[in-house]
Amino acid sequence: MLDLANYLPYLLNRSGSRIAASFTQAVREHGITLSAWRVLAALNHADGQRVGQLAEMTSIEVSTLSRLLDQMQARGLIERRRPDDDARTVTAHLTPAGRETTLAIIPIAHHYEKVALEGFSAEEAATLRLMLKRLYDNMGRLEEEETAAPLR
Amino acid sequence: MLDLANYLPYLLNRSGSRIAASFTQAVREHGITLSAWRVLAALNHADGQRVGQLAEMTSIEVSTLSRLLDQMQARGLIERRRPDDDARTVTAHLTPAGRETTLAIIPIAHHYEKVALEGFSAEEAATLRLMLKRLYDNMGRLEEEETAAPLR
DNA sequence: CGGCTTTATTTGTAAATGCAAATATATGCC
DNA sequence: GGCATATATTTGCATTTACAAATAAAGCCG
Repeated sequence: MLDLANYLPYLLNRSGSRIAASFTQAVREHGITLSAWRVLAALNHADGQRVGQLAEMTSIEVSTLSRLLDQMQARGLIERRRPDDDARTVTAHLTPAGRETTLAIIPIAHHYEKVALEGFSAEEAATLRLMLKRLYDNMGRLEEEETAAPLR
Repeated sequence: MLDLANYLPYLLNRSGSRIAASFTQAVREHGITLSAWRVLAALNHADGQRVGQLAEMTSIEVSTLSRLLDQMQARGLIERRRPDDDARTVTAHLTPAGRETTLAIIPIAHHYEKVALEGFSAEEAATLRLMLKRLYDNMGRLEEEETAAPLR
């Protein structure tokens, strides 16, 4: 039997979906989608990441990301560069406009995090963050095993 | 500034994405997508839910769900019924084949939950579940406010 | 009862997504 | 150096998704 009400992937998905939905609506008027925000946030954290790294950071599939970058580039939010040391790779960089948009959205981002954590003590919030990181690491180890042992 | 490495929506999304990705691959050979599994799990939890309820349960948008139900019905996993008491509504029900498929997948579901929680004590896991529920409730209250005060 | 508003689901349509194939460059080995 | 293999990104294409509009049935109130 499966106790759905306590099934972790279910709990994770539904809370993530609700935050995503509210945030998506909130940034809509800025003409930004949730995916685009993830890219902005990732580049704000570390500018000049390669497409593959960025895909990893944002949990966006590389081919989807490649096309999203096309749009963001067309809108002047980011630009692509081809590093000298490895011409296979492409790095993405925030433009001034991209940086400006990011800064405009950060307060909204903080707001939703605050709402999500309403009623949480600082310790509880810290515990939750740590647990989510552990969970992520656990699944990461699994992925490695799975790619190491190809499926047939 | 935004400290992405500790930004809750980011942590939530990335762990959810990893579980989703691994699980998706695992059930692929059963010819089931993650979304379809969510429907099966929701109906296994409570059969005969209306489309709207099911959308809420699965975090799948109603129109998307409507089409997903078409497919699942075509594949014989579920069937739709129109209740006597309210002919606007449609309820979804697992067929025997749907139930069978669900039972076949449940062990896989348990497996990934176990992997995700590796290294967690029972108390820690319980704490995490509770926190995710609180988070979900917090966002739910926000949604109510937002729909109560329509955005222009 | 008959119209008016609300609720529930489906359908139209454009955009986003994901897998697989194509392309381009780099690295290793003889 | 030249060829085979590996890595990084983009593109082709079919499917999924989401918003808005359409449809259908209730519920309400005169």
